[in-house]
Amino acid sequence: MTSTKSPADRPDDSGGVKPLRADARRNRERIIAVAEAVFAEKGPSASTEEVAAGAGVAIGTVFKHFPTKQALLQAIMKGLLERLNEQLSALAAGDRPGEGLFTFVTEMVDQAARKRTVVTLLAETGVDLQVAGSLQSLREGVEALLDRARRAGTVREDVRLDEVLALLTGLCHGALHAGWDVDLQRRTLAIVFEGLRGQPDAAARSRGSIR
Amino acid sequence: MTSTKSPADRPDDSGGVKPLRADARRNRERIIAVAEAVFAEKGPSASTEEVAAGAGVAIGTVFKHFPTKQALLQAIMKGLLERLNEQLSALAAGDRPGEGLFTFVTEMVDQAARKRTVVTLLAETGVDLQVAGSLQSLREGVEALLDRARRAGTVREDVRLDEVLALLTGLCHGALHAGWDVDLQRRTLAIVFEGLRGQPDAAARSRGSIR
DNA sequence: TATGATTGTGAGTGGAGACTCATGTTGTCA
DNA sequence: TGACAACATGAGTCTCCACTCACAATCATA
Repeated sequence: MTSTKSPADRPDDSGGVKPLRADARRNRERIIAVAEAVFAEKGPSASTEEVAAGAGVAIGTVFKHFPTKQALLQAIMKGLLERLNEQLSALAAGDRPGEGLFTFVTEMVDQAARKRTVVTLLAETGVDLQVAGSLQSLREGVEALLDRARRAGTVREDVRLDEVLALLTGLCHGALHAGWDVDLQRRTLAIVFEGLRGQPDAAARSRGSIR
Repeated sequence: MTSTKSPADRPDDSGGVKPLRADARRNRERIIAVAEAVFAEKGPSASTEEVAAGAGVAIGTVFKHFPTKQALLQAIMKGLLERLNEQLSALAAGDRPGEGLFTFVTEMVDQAARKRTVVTLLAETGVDLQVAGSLQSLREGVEALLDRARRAGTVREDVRLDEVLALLTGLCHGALHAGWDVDLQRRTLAIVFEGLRGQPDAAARSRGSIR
């Protein structure tokens, strides 16, 4: 807790590190943008050289900005998670809160079917502290949507958060690996949503009906 | 169970190729067994050397039996698919046909959570002609179970085969990558099964006059 | 503009892993 | 039991890829 309070200690608002030179900043952004596209298409096994080539820089430049391939992947994850969190907030504040959860799941599965990154995000890449915070936010965002959905009666009251997250990850993985088309996505999700909704008369199905 | 008359007349019992020398047959079986365990634990990225070491043979021996790592993987897939198909037949012939589909899905998801091979089988490894036949059988087996389940009223009538297969792959992937424990598996599957069932008043209860 | 610090460059290094092949070993059958 | 084909061996080749570093280019500041 022994921290100085001098304003000179916080040179910037971007997180506590030195400001980048103009060209460096430009390259960094270019690399992230290209990497996002490349990894989205080919998955995390795509080579760093391909990213460098796409960004029009030498491979050394990529490693100057991101000391490790893993670091690059996590930078992308972070951006992706932030965007997802914004989406969640918007849905939570929307005018149809009961449907927000379904909308979000639908959207994520659709993205997963097209971008490997989304799925990677949820499982394959190691999660370190950089990403952990955003992931926690995502969890909380889904929880908020779930709460609203339960309160609105769109989702059964006994559905738990970890079940929803499990379904979300499973559906995303399935959509990606098996290459579901939009129609199949829609129909499959409809079944799952039906399960989440349960019958209109919620009281009847409280417990005991499993198996 | 078609028995041949002369042992000398059957050059092989494995599908139409040359008979193996005793030691070769022994090694081949050993390799498959070890590979199954290794790939189940570490996924298809485990090295061929590890398999060789586990089987107590040199790496050249592995490549003598399976010219390619891919070939080895597919040999395993084939065995796995055959076992799954047997399981399907048993369930289809069982005394609770309506529940057979649910039992099968539950079983597969449980295996997926413990063995990477099952999931690989469904997506990651390339499928060639060797495996394609068994995969088709699997598909048909699930279809048979689905038919029975629909007829028994355990599954809604408008549920299609590709939807069930999509759910199956998604759940398996999810269970593997996110490492669901048995409890979470059960609860998550319960939601999906609920979705497959639809409203209970629609069909089952062994009462007539279903709308 | 001059100067130094920051950044970019890309051939090079090291390691991992699939696959080969010349040589040694073993099962099988006459 | 001898002889040979079938089989096993494992060091070596080849390719790919993450990551490094000595040096060159470029930006920011006086």
